[in-house]
Amino acid sequence: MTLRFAILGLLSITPMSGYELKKVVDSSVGHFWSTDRSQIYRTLAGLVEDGLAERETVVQEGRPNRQVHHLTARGAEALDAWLASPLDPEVSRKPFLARAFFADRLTPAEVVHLFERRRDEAVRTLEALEAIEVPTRGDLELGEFLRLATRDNGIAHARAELAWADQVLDQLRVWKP
Amino acid sequence: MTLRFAILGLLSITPMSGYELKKVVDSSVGHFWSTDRSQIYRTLAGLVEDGLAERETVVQEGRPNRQVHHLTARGAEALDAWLASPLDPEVSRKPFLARAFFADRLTPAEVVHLFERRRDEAVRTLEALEAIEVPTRGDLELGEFLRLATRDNGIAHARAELAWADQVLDQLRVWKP
DNA sequence: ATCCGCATGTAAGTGGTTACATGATTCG
DNA sequence: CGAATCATGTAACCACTTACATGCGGAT
Repeated sequence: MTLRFAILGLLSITPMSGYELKKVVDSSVGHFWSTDRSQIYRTLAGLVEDGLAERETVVQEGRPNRQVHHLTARGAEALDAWLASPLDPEVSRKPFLARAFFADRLTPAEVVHLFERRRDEAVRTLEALEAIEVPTRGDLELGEFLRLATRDNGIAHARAELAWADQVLDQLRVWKP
Repeated sequence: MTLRFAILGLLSITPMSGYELKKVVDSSVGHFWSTDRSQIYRTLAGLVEDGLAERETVVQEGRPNRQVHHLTARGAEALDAWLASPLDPEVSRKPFLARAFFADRLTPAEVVHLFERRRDEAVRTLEALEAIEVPTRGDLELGEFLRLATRDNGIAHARAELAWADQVLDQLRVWKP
């Protein structure tokens, strides 16, 4: 469901082809939503079928034609309705915690190694987010501010994860039962 | 994939029926993994088919018989192999951030309301996690410590989300472009 | 020569959700 | 008397992933 609206949102900024959408998704909303080409093509087909988007073939020479999609009035309405709709409680699944939960079956050294790998992943995530270019703060448009805020959210959670992993590791290293 | 191993993990502690598993999943790993009965029954059938678990019918009077499942030796091996296997990078989808990203299409008041709802959700999540009964710290077994740590992880992220929402709200309320 | 980028899609499978079906017992 | 609990499952659907298929043009 969300991908549908993420695509509507991106098309509301600029009309695009599926191929371009894939790249824009990766670079703009990539840190909180991922997808692949086949899903984008399918979703675009659904949007056209439901009258929320229209496609226009842009003929090109030497390379395949582009199917450029743009929002219809109904598409923009659907997007706005979604933005204002109730928030359904998010149940996020965390595969790592499932491992941690049963990790006492491993040797203590393996448990430490497990959390070290988690720590490393958190560091990489943090670095990737901090590497994103951002406009200078202060005097932003609302849209820019909100987009920056989604990045800040990722950073906040990556830092929380890192601090948690470090704390667990500290306690594990002094372990003696 | 993870549900399969979460069930193996729980069965490694006590043999159980699907019905009991549903309740145990909700109360033990519920804060980082959710599922429903039909999925549990399907997964159990798969585990039996693959020789990782065995079922035994426990006849009862006045109520339906229980299909109690217990791990096989191969099931325990599969569980341990999974625990030690490489961590595949987690790509978590965050529907709320998708909304926030396009929320400048709303009125400023609606944007504030959106983040207020998010804030409230974070508070509820935090309260639910803090309400979980925990053994007194210090002098824990490794397993208890790790289970406690998964709860701490949830608390850390709920606090991060709350702090983030508060910070965004502070900035939105002083907004004047 | 070989790979990468451009550009489109189909097919098959997995993991998860929702709805349906059944039927006895116990609690308010 | 109705609702909740015990206990099992099937069927259909949705979101997402992985693999496959095609073909031109430009860079290494």
